[in-house]
Amino acid sequence: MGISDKIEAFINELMRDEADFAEFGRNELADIFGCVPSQINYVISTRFNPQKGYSVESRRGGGGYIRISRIKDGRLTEVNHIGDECDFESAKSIVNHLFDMGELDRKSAKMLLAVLEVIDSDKIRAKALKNALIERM
Amino acid sequence: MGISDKIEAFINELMRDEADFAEFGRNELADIFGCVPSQINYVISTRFNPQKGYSVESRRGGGGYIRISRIKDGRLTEVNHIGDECDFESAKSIVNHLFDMGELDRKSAKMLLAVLEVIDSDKIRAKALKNALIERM
DNA sequence: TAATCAAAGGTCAAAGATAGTCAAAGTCAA
DNA sequence: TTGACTTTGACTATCTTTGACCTTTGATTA
Repeated sequence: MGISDKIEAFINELMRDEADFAEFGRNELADIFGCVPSQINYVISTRFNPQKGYSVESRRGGGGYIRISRIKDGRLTEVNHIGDECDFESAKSIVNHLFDMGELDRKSAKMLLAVLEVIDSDKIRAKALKNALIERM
Repeated sequence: MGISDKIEAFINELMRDEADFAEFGRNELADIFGCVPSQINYVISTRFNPQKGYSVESRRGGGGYIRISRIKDGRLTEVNHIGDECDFESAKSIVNHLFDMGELDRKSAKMLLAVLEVIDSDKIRAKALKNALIERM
């Protein structure tokens, strides 16, 4: 098992302890595993990316940190249902559903719909919606 | 959590106690947190600036003080500045600005950008952005 | 009253502390 | 041997902490 795998496991461990999110210092973690700090970025970008259902926030400077959290399930499921094309009506029902599930607040939902409405290509709309829902909200 | 974050939290606490404003002496606060006085200025300028919706008054000399209060502003002229076409970079700076002004929360801003990013026409993007901003209230 | 002094707060830039990026080098299985 | 995946490290970007020096204000003194 490579070191990246160990780091991945460690983060997953943290994640379990703290209920769906993990927070740590990049250098701190690198120290624990005796690797260069940028390896942490490698692990994050290959194992905890949005495509895999994670979102990442971070801050530099004193007291800096990296926080990884799991994107809620409902949201992911919805996203997977969006095909390569998506007309406005479908988009509407997806957004509405997410709103009903409490995944989106009223303002966000309205805003999202307002944008999706003017997009004139089903392909772009599908891409836009996916991006909005995945690429961290 | 860095010391600036703690100071920020402390001020927010005061703010809550005293209903939307906080007043204190700079040195006094610096003493409480064992930091140099100018760090208080740092916290104020990064966390309680006008863009984030706060106004700050102060006075020097004996009996000096710093008073931070929440401002209830929010006039939005941005929408009018969006022309018929809008490339992604421009959209980005508009959205970022709105975020800084506290007109959009972080999630909404991110979501909006995620959508605007995949739109491949500057015209549609302009329309989309306007629509979103008008619709958002 | 004018000059002076002490007590605040303000500015700014350097130093310190983190995290991010990117590409080269290494590893390993097919 | 090749190609995908990993490991490294030099360089960059961003945020925080600190301190020296500056300005304003109110009180005291000459």
